[in-house]
Amino acid sequence: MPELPEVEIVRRGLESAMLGPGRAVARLTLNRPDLRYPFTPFMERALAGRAFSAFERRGKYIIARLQEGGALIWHLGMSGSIRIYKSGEAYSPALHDHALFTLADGGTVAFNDPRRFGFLLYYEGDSWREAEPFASMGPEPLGNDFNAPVLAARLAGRKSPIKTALLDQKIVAGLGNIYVCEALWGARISPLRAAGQLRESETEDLAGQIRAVLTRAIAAGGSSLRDYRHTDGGLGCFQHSFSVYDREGESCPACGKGCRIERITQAGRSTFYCPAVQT
DNA sequence: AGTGTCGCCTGAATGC
DNA sequence: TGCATTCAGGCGACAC
Repeated sequence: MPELPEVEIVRRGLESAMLGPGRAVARLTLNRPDLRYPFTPFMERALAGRAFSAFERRGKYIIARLQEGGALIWHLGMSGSIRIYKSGEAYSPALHDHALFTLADGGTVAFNDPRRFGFLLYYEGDSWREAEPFASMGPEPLGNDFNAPVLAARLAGRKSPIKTALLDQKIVAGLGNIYVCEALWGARISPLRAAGQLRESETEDLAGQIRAVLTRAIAAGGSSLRDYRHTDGGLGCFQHSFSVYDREGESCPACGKGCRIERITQAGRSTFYCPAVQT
């Protein structure tokens, strides 16, 4: 489910609920042995009594760093969501709540994931940095080390369609199906073009559109299609601003000529685009 | 090495 | 109404 903007919103929610005095983990409860991967052995013991020092994000991953070292690597998969019950607010168990953090202040943080494609792992020290996928992950699109020349260099020689290349987290981190479709539409580039064959001006435009769409989506609280929720249960709004995603058959916002948004399949995933303006 | 296909899971929407 | 099929925001194992 969640792509970079949604994960960023969740990260901020965790930061405001789990950081600070009195917010140490009183107990971690795991309601099953695994999600996509088995939970790290003895993770409950490793977390008990520990306090967080920072909540960072890398691509679609949340890195919850602990005081005195160590980090939780948290991924929401396709259907994961995190619900925060503040101190004094009663936790109400939901189907598919797999991991529960009970905080010293009485609050509860529940990790819910119906499809169980998400995961939660504990790494000692800074060892997660050398582990995959972080070791070979592409640049943060909203960071200082992402720009047109960097994008061009990473796409150089790639024969795969630009749509598929942008979904590759080794090229750019954090993009998923929604925001790739939206960014390509913004740059008026066909998803079918060979990734390594874009003109310099197109790469420039694309890098800018990637940053722009992600920034706007974060400002709108992310996109809520089915499972995604804010940590207070609220919905994102950016789904109302999609130009092409999930709009097959509708008219393209850039087309005065009554052209229609089409859906095609690339690498097994739906791509939405306007053949008239994306060339 | 780079690229495409498939499977992992549940649940919602659609088709018959 | 009920059952089968299809599809979904991600990722990685595998085959070529």
